[in-house]
Amino acid sequence: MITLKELAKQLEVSVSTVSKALNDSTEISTPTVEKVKSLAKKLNYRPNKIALSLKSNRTLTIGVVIPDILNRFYSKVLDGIHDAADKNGYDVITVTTRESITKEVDSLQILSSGNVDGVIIAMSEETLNKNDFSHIKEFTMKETPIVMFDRVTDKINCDKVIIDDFDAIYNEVKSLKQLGRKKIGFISTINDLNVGKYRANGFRKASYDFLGKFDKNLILKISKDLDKHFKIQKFIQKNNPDAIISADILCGVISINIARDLGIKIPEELSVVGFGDKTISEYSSPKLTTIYQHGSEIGNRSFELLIDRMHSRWFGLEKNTNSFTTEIIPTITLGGGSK
Amino acid sequence: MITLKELAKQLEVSVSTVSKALNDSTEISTPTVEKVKSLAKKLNYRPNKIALSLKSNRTLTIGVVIPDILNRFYSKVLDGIHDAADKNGYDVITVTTRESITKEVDSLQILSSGNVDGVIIAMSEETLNKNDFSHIKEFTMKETPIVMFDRVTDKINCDKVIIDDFDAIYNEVKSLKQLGRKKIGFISTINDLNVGKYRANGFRKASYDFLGKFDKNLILKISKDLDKHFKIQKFIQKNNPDAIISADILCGVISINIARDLGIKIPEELSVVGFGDKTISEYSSPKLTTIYQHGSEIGNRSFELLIDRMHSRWFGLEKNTNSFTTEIIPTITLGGGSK
DNA sequence: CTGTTAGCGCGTTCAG
DNA sequence: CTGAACGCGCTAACAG
Repeated sequence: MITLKELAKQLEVSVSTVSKALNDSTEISTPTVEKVKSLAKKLNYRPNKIALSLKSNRTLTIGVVIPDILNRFYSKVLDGIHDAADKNGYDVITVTTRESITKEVDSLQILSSGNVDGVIIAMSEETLNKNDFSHIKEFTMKETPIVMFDRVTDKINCDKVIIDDFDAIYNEVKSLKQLGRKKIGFISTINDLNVGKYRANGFRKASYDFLGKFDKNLILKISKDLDKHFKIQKFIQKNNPDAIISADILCGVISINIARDLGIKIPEELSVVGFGDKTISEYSSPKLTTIYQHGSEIGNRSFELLIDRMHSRWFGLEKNTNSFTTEIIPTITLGGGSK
Repeated sequence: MITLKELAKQLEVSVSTVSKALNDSTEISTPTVEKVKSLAKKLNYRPNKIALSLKSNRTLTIGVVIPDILNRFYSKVLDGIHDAADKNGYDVITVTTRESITKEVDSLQILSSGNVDGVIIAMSEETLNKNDFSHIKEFTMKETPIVMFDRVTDKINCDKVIIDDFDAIYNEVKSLKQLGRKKIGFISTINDLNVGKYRANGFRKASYDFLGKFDKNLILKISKDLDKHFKIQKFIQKNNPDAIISADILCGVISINIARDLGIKIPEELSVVGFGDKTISEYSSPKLTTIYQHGSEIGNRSFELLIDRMHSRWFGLEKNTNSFTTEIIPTITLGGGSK
């Protein structure tokens, strides 16, 4: 690693002269500046980020804590965060919790040792289930700003970015009604999480509002381990719905496949819509109509909220420290032929 | 941020006493140690990682450079890296290049400023196509070790981890032959990359060895933009193959869907096998038989090779600096009903 | 047993 | 115009 000291030695000037020259200080004569810069370039000098950080108390690095990097939604958000961070000259340290509260606590510890300027987090399922946010609260007491997305709680005061889960499904039911659908089923896999609850609530409310009644038999709750294929088949045969909304994308695709096997025409006899991702919707034929969550936009906005906090802290604009934003990112329905 | 200085002030001892006490130095009396530790705990003291890094010249952080975080394969590898890094107390800074050589150059610049102890990289498509590895070569000249995976070149001397692409497809053809298949088609989407070439070569060699001849019409090359659905359908109708191997998973799934639409029975009349991922194979019915690339294992091994280099550097074991390992991770075929 | 000093790499006073 | 001195937070060599 080539340092200021090294440059100074070779040029036989002092370290501070080199430093000033590289920073275009008016104190240094033009010839000296050029000499310094040329050697710096030749030796490919890069200022040591660590030393800079120690001095400035800013690392230009943020931390991201997510439950699972393999989950398509989270990797999309992560991608969006990377995008925004990159544009603003920030590095990103990612930590995954694998839905474990213990790992989440550890992760926040790691990010509490001064190596990041801010944190973006989606809490683990276990954290949400246990309703134990002490580690997060503790973290918010420190000077490092934090932004939460998707997996969120009212118990913590900070900026948040969430999806409009309730409205998304509510509007979808409305839209299906307009297509003439009368018996709409809802398949949910993520029962314990708020996200799942919001969606279920949206479905119930919409059922009352648009179909005049709510039949709880039309909600199929599937735990992750069970044989989805079998349960979905039974569900379709028993209830004979003319539309299905799936809270995740896999069950949406499976529904299409099953319906085809049962000789049900899609979309003529059955509309299928799923929450999820455009890319993955290609995996069925006809392609699944998807309620698209703007993952990358959620990432973008999260970073923007975070950088606002960080800057206001450093530059003293003190963005009202006690008032926080909760940003709601709308979903959008992308046609895929199955609706 | 609570510092040693702060603790020292409150306890009215010197900074170095506090430091030694927290590090269980025998130089410090037990009562003092306890006093210090108890206050440290109470105030939730965390040693400043940045300062530690500056002193030790080790950041306990590695950098990962990948083309695309949304690519399932790379996110799997990334997950494996995280796993191994986490176990060894390392943080991970990820940078994506989006297949651009410019961004790759930038990424390596970023990681050259002393913020990481080592780098794991899969080069961008553009880098491979342009055959320009100067930025990588330059990087290897520095003291930071680098490990390459998947997207690899002979031009650079460093540890590497790759998939056994040639063998994977070679053995797959052999296995299909044993099932009685005689007309095996190959669908490739990634023509420009070595990976794709290795697979194509393996296919050709196997065709000669096991089927007695190689018919180049049985290779379908699809560029990313075109309508895959249409081209695959024509390919199947024209050639009437009894087996299809797809170099990516999406085309595998699409093939299954098309065959079903054409009234071709799977797997009775047509076997379909695709390179890819277990999870995604669920998206078709019958589930796609997949040639599984051990993404997480590739990540694991990459990290292990890297940590070896880093340790040998610091602890002077000097793992023969001029001899590098190329590790080949075998694939495995997972049955899914389509073969 | 405890404190003082020095130095990791850098930018920023303040003197010359 | 240039250099010496200081401090960010920490550890380690050296005094006491």
